[in-house]
Amino acid sequence: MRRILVTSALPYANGHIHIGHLVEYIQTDVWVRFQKLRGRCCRYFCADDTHGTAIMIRARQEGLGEEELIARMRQDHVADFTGFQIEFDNYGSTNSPETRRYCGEIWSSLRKAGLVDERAVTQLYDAQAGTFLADRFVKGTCPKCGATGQYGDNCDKCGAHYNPTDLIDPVSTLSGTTPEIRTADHLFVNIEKLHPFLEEWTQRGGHLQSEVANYLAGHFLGEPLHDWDVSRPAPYFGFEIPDSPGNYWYVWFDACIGYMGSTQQWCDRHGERFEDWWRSPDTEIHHFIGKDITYFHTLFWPALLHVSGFSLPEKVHIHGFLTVNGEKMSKSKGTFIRASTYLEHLDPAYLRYYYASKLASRVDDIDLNFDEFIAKVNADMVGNVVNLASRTAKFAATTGLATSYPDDGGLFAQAATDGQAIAESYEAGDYAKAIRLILAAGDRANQFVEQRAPWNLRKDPAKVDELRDVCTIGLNLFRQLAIYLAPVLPRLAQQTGELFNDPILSWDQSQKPLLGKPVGKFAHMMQRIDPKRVEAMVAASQEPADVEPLPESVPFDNDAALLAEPLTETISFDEFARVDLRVARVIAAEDVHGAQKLLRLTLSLGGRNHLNVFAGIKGAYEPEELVGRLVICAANLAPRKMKFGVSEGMVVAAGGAGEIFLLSPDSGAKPGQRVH
RNA sequence: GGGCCCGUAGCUCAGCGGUUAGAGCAGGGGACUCAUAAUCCCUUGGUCGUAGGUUCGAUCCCUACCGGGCCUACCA
Repeated sequence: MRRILVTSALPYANGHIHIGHLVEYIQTDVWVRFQKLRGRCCRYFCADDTHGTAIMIRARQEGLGEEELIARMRQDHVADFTGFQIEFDNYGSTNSPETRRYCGEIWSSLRKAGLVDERAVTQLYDAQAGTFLADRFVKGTCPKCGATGQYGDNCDKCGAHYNPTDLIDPVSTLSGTTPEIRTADHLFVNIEKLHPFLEEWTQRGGHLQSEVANYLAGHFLGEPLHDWDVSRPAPYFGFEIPDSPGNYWYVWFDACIGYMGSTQQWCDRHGERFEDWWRSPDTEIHHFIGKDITYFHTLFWPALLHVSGFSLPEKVHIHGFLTVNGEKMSKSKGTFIRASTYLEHLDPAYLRYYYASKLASRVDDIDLNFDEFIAKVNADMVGNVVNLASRTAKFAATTGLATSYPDDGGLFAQAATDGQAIAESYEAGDYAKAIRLILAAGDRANQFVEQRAPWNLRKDPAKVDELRDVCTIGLNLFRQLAIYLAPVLPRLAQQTGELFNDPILSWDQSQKPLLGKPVGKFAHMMQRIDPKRVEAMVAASQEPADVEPLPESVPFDNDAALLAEPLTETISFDEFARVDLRVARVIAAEDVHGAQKLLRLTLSLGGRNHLNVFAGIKGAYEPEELVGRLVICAANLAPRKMKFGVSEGMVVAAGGAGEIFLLSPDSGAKPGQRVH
């Protein structure tokens, strides 16, 4: 009996599930449901990834214990998955005795194999927070280019890489204090010793998509693999390493092992043997992951499994990222949509279908374009597939299905044959192709109904048999589609089962027509998407419930000024470029007698190029304090004749009545330079 | 700097060493009225990123370039 063990990457307990995560869980769930529908012995395991510094910090911020934090987040995660009809056989946690047990087992294998080295690592340490600082918790000045506010590993500005200990003026983002440099012993896995094995495993046997294999060959395997630092000194939320007190396994060490912990929990509940799933040649292991964690799942994880004598993955299925309307998800644009927010507004079937229609077995990113999302679901699912039942079920309610299958010109047989290609596409992860084939069958079925026009047949009592036959065909063709779509749309399959009082449990049901059954009362199986619901969902996402606390060094500003004077309409770059802003030096300033708000300024653009400008800044600035300073002026304004003379430009300032702040360039700017 | 992937109709994508390169959506015209303004028929639309090369023949293979995306473990 072929057994299949499937996993999705473990979501981190530091955040909520969003529509980007769902690409993976939907992709995996479809595959698992497909396997189960085909009669395979397939089990789907996942868990929360709960360890690490980020969890410690967050727990501290929220005034919770780590255990409490992860317990809460787990509840939310499970609720989100349930809402999207993602059906795990077990959903565990890395913070479980089962996971700890397998960490220990694998660890001792690594020790026995002589792959563990120990050496000192120097890191920044936050004495106030009492913790070593990961790169992203340190900010400072780039040692190469002097840019400020850079993280501990590399510089945004010049791209330099460095150690956090090289940062100039480092500051801990946890406490705002200056970290000290401390040294601690870390444990390393000498993965280079497994280089030949990894070369072989990644490049042969079809375990990886070809582009991934190429990527690894070109990127990591062409030279010695670096040791993997798998320990963190206390305090750390995780498992203490049994033979190295005071040190904890790094979160990425136990993350993948969480797959095993979850499996063990399921085994315990069902009286199964763990060995049958992780140490048996009869079991295929399939991991579904995002491309961001390729490294861990295609090099370290196989290495750990190999050393410990566990089965290696048959295949690691790697997908790309989600973009929304062609861009990265954005909180300010409302496209960073949480699973729970989606569920408040829309049917999960829409997203399951849309993702399925986009997914192929490639690492490409997929885009959720809302216009396309609405059009696709409405046209394909409601207009094509569900419509088939909608337009025939009513006529068949009195007659039921015929007792022998009528001549349909080979439509049912063709769709039954197509089932092979559809199944192969699902199996290969090319859901987009499966969907194309299914929709093509739906098109043929709609054409058939159109030609035989049951709405005309029912007008003639003599044609009641023909009417029943046409509906029998139409409904059976629909049912085939529902079976093929069952992995993607479990609820549609269930509703279809109820319509005919014959539950859909197996792929094989698509190969034989259903006959002689009564047809239940038809109820809409899927509502069209109202674009307003999508808008509402985006609007609801625009105010992020997940407010990221800003580092203490950056003050929080309220939006009073923006509200007082809202943004004006968008302009093109060309329109902006028409305004010629220049650096200018104030070389003379005087009060304008008789004017309430005006000062008269003489601006120099360098050389003998002077502008005479009347500026409405009287009261905010004394004339004498302006002389000599640099300002920004709009230099190509048409001269304007005023009561007191001609003004040849404007000085740029922020604020309004009562508060005026002139803009000035940073030191070094020269009069006459254009502001771009 | 290096690597991987991609560039086919307005949009999303199939395809592929060999007749005249396809589908869905969008656009245009018509039909129907059973169905959730669904469905059906007809139709507009592409120098298959550019330039070379291999070949009897290239959208497909090779090379370079251009454009886009992603990755880059103290960089190779």
